[in-house]
Amino acid sequence: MEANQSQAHLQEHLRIIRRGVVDMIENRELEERVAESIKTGKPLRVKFGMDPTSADLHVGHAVPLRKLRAMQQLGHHIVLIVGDATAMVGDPSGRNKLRPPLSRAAVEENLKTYVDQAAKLLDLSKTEIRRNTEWFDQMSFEDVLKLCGRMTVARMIERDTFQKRIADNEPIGIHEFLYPLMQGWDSVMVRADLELGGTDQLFNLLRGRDLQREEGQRGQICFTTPLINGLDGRKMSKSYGNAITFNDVPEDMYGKVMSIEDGVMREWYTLLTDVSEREIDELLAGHPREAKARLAQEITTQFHTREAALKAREAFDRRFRDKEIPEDVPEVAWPAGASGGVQLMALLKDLGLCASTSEAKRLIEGGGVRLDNEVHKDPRAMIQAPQQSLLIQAGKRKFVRVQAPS
RNA sequence: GGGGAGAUACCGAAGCGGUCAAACGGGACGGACUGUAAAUCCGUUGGCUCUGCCUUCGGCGGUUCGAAUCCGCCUCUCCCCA
Repeated sequence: MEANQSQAHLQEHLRIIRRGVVDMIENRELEERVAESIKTGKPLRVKFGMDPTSADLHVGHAVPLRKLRAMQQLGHHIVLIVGDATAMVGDPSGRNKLRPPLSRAAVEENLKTYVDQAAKLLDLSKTEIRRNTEWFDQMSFEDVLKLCGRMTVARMIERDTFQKRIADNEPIGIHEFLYPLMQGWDSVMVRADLELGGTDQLFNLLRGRDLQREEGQRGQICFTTPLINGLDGRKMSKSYGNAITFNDVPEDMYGKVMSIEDGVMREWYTLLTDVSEREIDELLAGHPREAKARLAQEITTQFHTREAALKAREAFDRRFRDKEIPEDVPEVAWPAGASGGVQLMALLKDLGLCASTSEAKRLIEGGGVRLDNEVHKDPRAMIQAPQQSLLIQAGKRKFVRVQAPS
């Protein structure tokens, strides 16, 4: 009886851990160690590293973080490595350009916001947070050389990332070769049982496994989650401007999810929500718009509140489905002098709706500007200060209500 | 250390003395269609005191009436040889 129970328990653990996972090196070992952990009551040490190389986390980062939370809820121990040392090197994985080393100051800056953002998904009170400068700052040059001796150039440059750069005649910095070794060394230092990363991390994860073995430890189990594509289908990245970030306001977050391709819904449901497989099937069998709305709501709720997500949904429906004016149009003061008018294009720039007059001009000529719901196409039209107020719409998303000057 | 190739707008990539604010593709933005999906079509894509003017083609100088295009030096990258 008890044996059956723990067997069921094991299967449940494995199901949760494996959901959405791409690589699992090795599955057999996973089963063994999870079973062992359940039997002994000793939690597994699950390592995950985040490098503070930019200021904002996006939902792509949420995939592994959610996995960690799930494992945390199963009672396992999460070791979050804040890679302040590795961030200075910069992970070359998936990079087609040389990564210049980051300064310590820049890293510190990003670090501040990082942990706060991770806290939206992880229970930090149960998370062990370690900076890897803790050990890397202690290393002597000799230690570094010894570590370098653990890896050959041939093995390093057989990686796709480097092959591609070589083919494209892109530079590769020597320091970039150190990254996988550093990440691997982290595993040795925290005695990880498992390490999680994106699919682009497999090489780095496996270095940890190797190094641990060389150091007489059990090699960690390495598993990966998919990288999520951004809104335009390219890899999600803040620098592409195609990301949904943890800090997006509910309305943006909801709206951005609504604009993803139908084809990725299953993946997003699997990786970014807890909706069951069966329910996902049902949702996807129905109208795509409904399925997406639910998805948007699920995701928004995770980073904000249920109420905020509902409000976002209402606002979204009003604006885009019913094509009505949004509720919360910001009110601004008439920017020009009280007397006389302003050219429309200048007005848009003054109100901050466009970055430059030229941009405003283009937008106007392209038919993207409405005043009190009327399309205006003449950028030079003189606009007089309104008697009451004037509703300006620039593009699909930007609304502003200008108040009469007093 | 020697030899060769290259650096162009957000990205890729043409241009190789004037007609270049710079072809083309991608991306982005706007419009039509729609479910802020996909596909498709159209337009825009340096700035401004906007039918003209100003600043752009790695940096600094030079030649020329005139340079992204020619010359010199510098910086960076790649390749080959040692």
